[in-house]
Amino acid sequence: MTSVKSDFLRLLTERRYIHQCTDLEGLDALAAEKAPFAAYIGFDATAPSLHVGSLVQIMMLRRLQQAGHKPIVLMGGGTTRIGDPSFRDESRPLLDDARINANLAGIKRVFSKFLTFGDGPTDAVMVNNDDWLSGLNYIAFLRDYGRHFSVNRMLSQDSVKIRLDREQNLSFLEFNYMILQAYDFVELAKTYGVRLQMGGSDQWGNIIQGVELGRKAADLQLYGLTSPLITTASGAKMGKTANGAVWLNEDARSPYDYWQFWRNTEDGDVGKFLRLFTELPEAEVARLEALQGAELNDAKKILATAATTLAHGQDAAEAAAETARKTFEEGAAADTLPKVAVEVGAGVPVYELLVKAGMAASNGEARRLIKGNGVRLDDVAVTDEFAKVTTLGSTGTVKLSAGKKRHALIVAG
RNA sequence: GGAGGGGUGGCCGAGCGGUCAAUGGCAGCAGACUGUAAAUCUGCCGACGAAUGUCUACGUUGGUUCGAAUCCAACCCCCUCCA
Repeated sequence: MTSVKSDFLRLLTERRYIHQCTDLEGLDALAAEKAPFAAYIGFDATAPSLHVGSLVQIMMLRRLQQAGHKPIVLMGGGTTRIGDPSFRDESRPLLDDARINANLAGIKRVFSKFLTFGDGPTDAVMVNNDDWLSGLNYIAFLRDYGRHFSVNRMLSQDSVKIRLDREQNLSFLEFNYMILQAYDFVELAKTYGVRLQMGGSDQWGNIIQGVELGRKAADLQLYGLTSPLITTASGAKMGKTANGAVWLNEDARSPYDYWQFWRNTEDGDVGKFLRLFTELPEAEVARLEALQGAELNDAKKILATAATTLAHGQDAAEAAAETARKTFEEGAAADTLPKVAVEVGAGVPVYELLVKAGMAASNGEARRLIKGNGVRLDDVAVTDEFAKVTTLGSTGTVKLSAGKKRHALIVAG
């Protein structure tokens, strides 16, 4: 990768956001011009919130805006009704329209945290591809655009290879996904002057189809840029934890849990995550990344607070950091921990508390957890699986812990 | 339409009339060691119950049998070959 001239690509390169680009020099020249250009990333509405798996993409749009260009957020209201088969070994159940619309509403909220929306030349804009896809005329579409797609070519895409190799059914419906995504790109190029589509590396094939369609059908010079798939140092896909996916919406995962997710980053990922998910200066990242042993924990805290600030705001991030500090470093029961209100009465079995606190899925699981020596009340191990809490003591609260990391406060209720 | 193969717990994958809540692996949870890390080792891993136990589960619905994930029938879905 030769040296790039534009602020945008220099930033993305330095921060390791780039996996592949259709034409790095051409894009660099475009980005180096004074006038802002528009770029987009599409997000399908498969869940009520986006999770950290989409965070690289969100950050790329943010970086684009910081570099003085215009981010377009494409909501996949239309394409979600098809379902992207890329790198999936089987089709997903189709979502109904009500579900999709509810998901869209949830997903939209996160973008306001990362981007500035408005009417200005570099303000972000949100559009929905259902607006132009749902009204397409089939025959006209096939004649105008369908003729530019080669089935031979599409069948050779890596993204559908898994499905074909495993002899899993790939329906014609799903097969059309890449065509519609390509059409989206051209549509956005025509109406918003979009020149670049970004996305995860799994979107490369779909993006190229769009770039080529632009050239063949509309004589447009379009660009594609993908980010690397983010895995942890030990090889796992990023973003899965005990509590499931790491959602970006506050109502799906609390800022405290979100902070904890980043705090528990593996050693080998600290530098990578600081670059991708925070805006600390490169020199500071290099310093933090070089810390050794237990000192790396300081870097992880900085990472956690910085990343949480972006998603949930500074106040929430600092509150989360403080809750964690009290809980883990002082061993105190920070009163900002999740609370479980109970009627103590004649005594409540500890296993019931665990279930109420969401630390166990069933009474049986809760009791096993106790038997396995994993439960503590105010830091005293519970040894009897049928132990009961009979009093909340003078403070009126008892700290309930499942393992070393999961804590809740029991309060009268 | 014809012939054949297949659908098992979150995933992969054994089982092929009783001893099967179902081997094994992965994932997950907990313990030990540590640094709220990784790796490693150990335990747990359907629900309910204090418990002998009860209930729900092997695509769906029926049947055979004292007894079925295992046999039979019909149906649904997937795959391969032929048309």
